[in-house]
Amino acid sequence: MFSKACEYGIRALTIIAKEGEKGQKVGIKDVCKLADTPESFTAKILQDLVRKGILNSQKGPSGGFYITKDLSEVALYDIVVAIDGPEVFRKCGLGLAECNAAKPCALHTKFEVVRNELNAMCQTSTLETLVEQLVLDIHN
Amino acid sequence: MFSKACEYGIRALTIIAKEGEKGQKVGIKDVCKLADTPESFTAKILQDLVRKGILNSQKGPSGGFYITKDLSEVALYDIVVAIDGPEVFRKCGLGLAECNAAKPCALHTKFEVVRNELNAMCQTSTLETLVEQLVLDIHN
DNA sequence: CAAATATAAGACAAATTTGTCTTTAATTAA
DNA sequence: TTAATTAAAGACAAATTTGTCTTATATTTG
Ligand code: FES
Ligand code: FES
Repeated sequence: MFSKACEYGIRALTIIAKEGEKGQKVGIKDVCKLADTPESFTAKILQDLVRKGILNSQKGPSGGFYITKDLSEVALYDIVVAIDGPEVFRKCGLGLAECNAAKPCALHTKFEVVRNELNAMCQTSTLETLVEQLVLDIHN
Repeated sequence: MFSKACEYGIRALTIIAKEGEKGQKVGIKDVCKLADTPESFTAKILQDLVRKGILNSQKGPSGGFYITKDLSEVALYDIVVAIDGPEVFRKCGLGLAECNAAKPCALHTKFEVVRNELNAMCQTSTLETLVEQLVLDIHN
């Protein structure tokens, strides 16, 4: 569904968002410890997301990663597109060059339903809702 | 969503099923021409599916691939599991070691909806319905 | 300013997926 | 029975994804 890079990115961002609510920047080591993701690989992903404006970083002592945007404004959709690109939301389920109703594959009608659900999940989830879920889960 | 191998396998099987309804075995070259898949790679995938009992093959002149099962009995689900394994129907959307409601990831509730739709699509699609769609599409 | 700390960047490496090619084995038909 | 045909098997290769490591750069704090 999502690439490993995307899974790690989402988990790392959720951790950064959660810690950020306490007003703290989070160093890459802490992020990866809490998100349980490989450190160097995750660092590379986060650097890319910084370049793309999804989150911010600061070098030096007491530096780390943090998010200035309103968490409710960062949709999961944006994160996925930033890391994996928009293809997952558009491409044909059977790998045809393009997905369109004019020249559909044998699975098109049913696949569109699945893809629409995926899209809805990503549009309606934000860093805010993800952090909420994390916190809820911990309290169970 | 599915691997390339899986996409090719589904498309090849659909072609073989469709041609098979005319009572014909289909050689690997024709399969790949009609399905627009790479020949050697597709051959390998089909050989694996033969070993797993999804379809049949015959060597020698006038040989090729064919399906003895009732097309309505071959669910897309079985094909996907044969090629990609059952993980896609079970695994956590954020890549946690296991997906369960007891220790859910931040996306669990919403992701289950998507995965259930995917599952439903694969359970309710069969080689019969796929061939039907192909034929319908051609006649439009 | 100097030393310590933390991200940035990019080369490098491993693993997996995707794809090709050659040789072998089976089957058919003349 | 022989030649032609076709799938089977497996070695090999390319591309992509995943992951590590080293060096550079920026920032803070004393
Ligand atoms: S054409 Fe295949 S999903 Fe639309
Ligand atoms: S735990 Fe992540 S989807 Fe269920």
